[in-house]
Amino acid sequence: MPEREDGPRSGDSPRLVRAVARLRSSGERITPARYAVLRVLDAADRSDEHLTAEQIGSRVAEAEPSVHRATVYRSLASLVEVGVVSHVHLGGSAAVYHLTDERPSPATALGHAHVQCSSCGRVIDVPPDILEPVAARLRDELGFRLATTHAALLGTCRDCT
Amino acid sequence: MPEREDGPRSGDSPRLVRAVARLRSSGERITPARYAVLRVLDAADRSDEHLTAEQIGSRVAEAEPSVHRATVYRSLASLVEVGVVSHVHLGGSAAVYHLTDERPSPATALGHAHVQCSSCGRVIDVPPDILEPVAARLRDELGFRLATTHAALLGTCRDCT
DNA sequence: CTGCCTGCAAAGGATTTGCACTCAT
DNA sequence: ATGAGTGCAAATCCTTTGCAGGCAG
Repeated sequence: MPEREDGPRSGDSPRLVRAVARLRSSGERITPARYAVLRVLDAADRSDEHLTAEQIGSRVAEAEPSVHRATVYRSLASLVEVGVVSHVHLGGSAAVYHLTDERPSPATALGHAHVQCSSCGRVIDVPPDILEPVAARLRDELGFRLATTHAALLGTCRDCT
Repeated sequence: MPEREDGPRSGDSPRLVRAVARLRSSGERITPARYAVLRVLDAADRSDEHLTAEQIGSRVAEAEPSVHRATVYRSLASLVEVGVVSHVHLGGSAAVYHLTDERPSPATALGHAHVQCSSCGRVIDVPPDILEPVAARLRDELGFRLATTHAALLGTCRDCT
């Protein structure tokens, strides 16, 4: 017998459960739409996918057909604001979303960075510390605090060279 | 007596003249629209401005009112393709354009990089070598060739801290 | 209950495209 | 003359918003 799809499920990953808890403790409401969005993002993370709002919308629609596209955008906005979800602006085209990295070590405070191949469009995760030297210089020379997570660097990936 | 606005002018900067020459030698045609776009970009560069396509369009309209918005986009696309103009994708919002940096020393091959304040929107130019360590790591570890010029890094500028 | 969230539809900004025409070469 | 470039309008893509009703708390 299948489980209901609009509430907690036994298959929910610890990370998902934590995300929901964090959302709740931020005073945000747990709705079927938001649950579905989080579940989609959690599943995507396991396969290292980076989904656009539209892709998230269509996957959400599989589980919760009644959820409107606009609601997905609004849900994502709320989730981002709370910090449960991060979004990355890709060059020119749509933004992609994923669950915010949780820090095993609370030392460095940032999630992973992204690079995108302008040829094939693929998004590649890179360790956050790769931008550390850049962040340091910007801080020292310009007083600029770099958000290493927020934008994708563009270039050409190995396969497209 | 004013000079005509649809052809070379005595006030045209050497850099503009070179850009036009390069455009011509690429087999592209020199039209009033393209001339006007280049002139706007040249003027903007002198004041360290980064213009969006729309801003370029309205400035072009002052000199050449008959030039259509769509033509500005198409002109910019051609200019970018030829390499005379570079465009930078800013976080989420519109792309900005500027004349491609010319290299005094042909050693390093890249123009300047950009960072943008997500609070006030300001775009700051930074020396291209700031991304060199990042480019090196991406190349070595992923075979990814970084286009240091193409995307803006996001963060918070000193004034908005 | 109360108001945060939602569904719907419609607007919005940025950019692109189909088509016929025009002008740089 | 000939096709690269253009003007125009309409389409596209991604996202946001106004409003009335609905469900989480």
